[in-house]
Amino acid sequence: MDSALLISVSPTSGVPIYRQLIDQVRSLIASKRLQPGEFLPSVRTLAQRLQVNPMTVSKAYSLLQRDGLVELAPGQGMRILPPSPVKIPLNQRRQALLPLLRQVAATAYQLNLTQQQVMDLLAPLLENFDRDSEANPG
Amino acid sequence: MDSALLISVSPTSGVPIYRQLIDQVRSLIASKRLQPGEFLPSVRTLAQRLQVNPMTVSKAYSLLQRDGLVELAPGQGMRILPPSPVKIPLNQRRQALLPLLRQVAATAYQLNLTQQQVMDLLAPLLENFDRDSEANPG
DNA sequence: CCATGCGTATTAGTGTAGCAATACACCAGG
DNA sequence: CCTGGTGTATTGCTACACTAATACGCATGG
Repeated sequence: MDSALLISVSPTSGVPIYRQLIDQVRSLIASKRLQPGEFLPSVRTLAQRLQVNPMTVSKAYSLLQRDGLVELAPGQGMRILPPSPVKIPLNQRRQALLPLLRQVAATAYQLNLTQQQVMDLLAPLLENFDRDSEANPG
Repeated sequence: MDSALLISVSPTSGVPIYRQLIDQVRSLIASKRLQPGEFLPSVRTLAQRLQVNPMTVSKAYSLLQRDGLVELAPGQGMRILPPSPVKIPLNQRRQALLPLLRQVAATAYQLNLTQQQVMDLLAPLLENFDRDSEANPG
């Protein structure tokens, strides 16, 4: 499959290109549309397809590598890694998510969305993961 | 009450000061610790207390005003506004929240947090609002 | 009126984020 | 070896984010 086709950028969005790339790859991985072992499109391929500078793509890839989402397979490209075993205590992981959730709460309040509406919106996005339980999807 | 005491900044956090201020005020309003009709601490007061430049505080206040969270009461200060009547259709409001929720999902996945864990974390943050059950479709 | 409190327009300085052009190091496969 | 594929270190440039110092307009209330 050509994962390059799953990625797009909007140069006018205000969000830096390299960050758009990162966010999309992260999201693709979280939603399992990119699976461990697969390769990201090559820097040059993606750069040409999106009409951006290769170094911009490279920057995005490097940061994904730094964050442990992909590894560099020399001469081959960037390979998706399986989710890390997570050595961090649960509480600390929760803390890490909290600022983002606060932002969600403030924004939801401003948009006058009810708790239920937010939950209903978030649930499908979280649906696929829960990899601890071997139970499974539909 | 002195709402200035509820606000703090970390100059070393990497997050711009004016943005820290905005986020905190938004959060304080969403959690009802700052209520409509109350005043934000004056620009100079807050600036001195936090040891930052008054213009930095003013910038934060102006943006909050632009976003309709506070209004300027000339000669008195910045007054907290009640949540706007929301003229935007429900679906559009949902769309506005979606990118943020995607980010939550990707991060949660990376942290290996289960759907339930995320929900449990988010629920208390959303708890207070649901201010009126306008059984009103978009 | 004047004193004192509001917020801010203006201007300017500093840093750096973001992107790009180049050349380079490395590896797989023939 | 060579060829064509990988990612990237280096350098430089530009735009803008961020903060700050100053002076100003305006409202309140004695």
